[in-house]
Amino acid sequence: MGRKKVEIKRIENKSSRQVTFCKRRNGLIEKARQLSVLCESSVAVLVVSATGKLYNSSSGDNLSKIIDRYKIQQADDLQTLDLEEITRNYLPHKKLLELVQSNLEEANVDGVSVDSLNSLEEQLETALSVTRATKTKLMMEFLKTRREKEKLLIEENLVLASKIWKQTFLVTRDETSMLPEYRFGNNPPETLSLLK
Amino acid sequence: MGRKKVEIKRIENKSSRQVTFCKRRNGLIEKARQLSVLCESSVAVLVVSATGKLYNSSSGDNLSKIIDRYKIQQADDLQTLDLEEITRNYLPHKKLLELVQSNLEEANVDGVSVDSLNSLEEQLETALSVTRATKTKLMMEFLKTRREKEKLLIEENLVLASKIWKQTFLVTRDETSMLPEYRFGNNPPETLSLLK
DNA sequence: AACTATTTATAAGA
DNA sequence: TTCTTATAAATAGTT
Repeated sequence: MGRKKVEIKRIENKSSRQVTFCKRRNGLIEKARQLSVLCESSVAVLVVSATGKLYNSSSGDNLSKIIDRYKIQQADDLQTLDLEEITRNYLPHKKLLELVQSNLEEANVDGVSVDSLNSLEEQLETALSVTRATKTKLMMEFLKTRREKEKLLIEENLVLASKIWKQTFLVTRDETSMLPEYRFGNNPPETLSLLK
Repeated sequence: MGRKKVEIKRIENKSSRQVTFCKRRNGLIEKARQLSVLCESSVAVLVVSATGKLYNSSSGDNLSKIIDRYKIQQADDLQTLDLEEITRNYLPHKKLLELVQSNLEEANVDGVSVDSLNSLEEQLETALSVTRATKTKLMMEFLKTRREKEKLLIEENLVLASKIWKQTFLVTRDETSMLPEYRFGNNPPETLSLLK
């Protein structure tokens, strides 16, 4: 929609690419706003330029809330994936139970020896052990992804904490006092003549 | 761009709102794709319908990466906010240091009593305590936001874990075996006749 | 889900 | 950058 039809491929000329980026970015954000208003929905747009600069807009709900909604879907997807994994693992499990069942029936029909019952008991214990281990493995795999995300958050947290640490540092010019105070429950005395 | 000009306000007719939602949502996502390709940028669009259903698209980088870029900005903004807070708190701090300084000079000029030095020492200790407490408070406030986010993640995690717990449960039909196995390092035996 | 009359977005030029 | 304008593209209402 302009003087000429443009192919949708990278604009080679740098300055016209910049101009188009600005125009279309604004256009996109306006379209997002309109969609949100016309259809009472929440719309978020995030644009990262080639130079890494971020432009974002949100209408309806705020951006954080919309991103949270996205995270919930991610979690749901994860759960679905895991259900599939469980289903795949269910077939061998079923076979295992059938085998145990047939062994038990055999045991009931015959006059059976104590030895064969001991053997069955042993096999059942091993089967239980495998069941438990598989279950644990499934859960661990499921939790791994989430844990990695948490880990990222915590690492981010630590980096940020260290930054503010350094800043506080420069303000107070007191290096050694930092560590012992990084905890709750250290309240200052109620009165202080110097602060009057 | 249609048979009639439409005002940008909520479409009252439910079915035409639904149709417009679908059309414009697709249009928006296509526009996002074009911007991404034309200007080699990354664009994410998140749309939450009135019924809470999420539609998302991303071009250039994947959505998670774009959201991470957003989080980095958020962190930077938080840090900027905190710097301002520190700057605000710096003025009284400066005054405090000046007062301490003048007290020290006074002490050097006079023949001074042990009592006045004791008093100064006490005041300095109190000042140090306040400095530490303020520092701690600042850090705690800064970390609070991040911690709340982590808490949400962890809660989500627990809910999901309990769901899969129940699912695993139904597959194995073994309620009591769950708890002792919820840990690492329990490997199954290498051989198991029943699995052959 | 298509069609098409119009409106809207925007490419190129100033 | 900003404005102008010819034209392409999107879409509102219709079938």
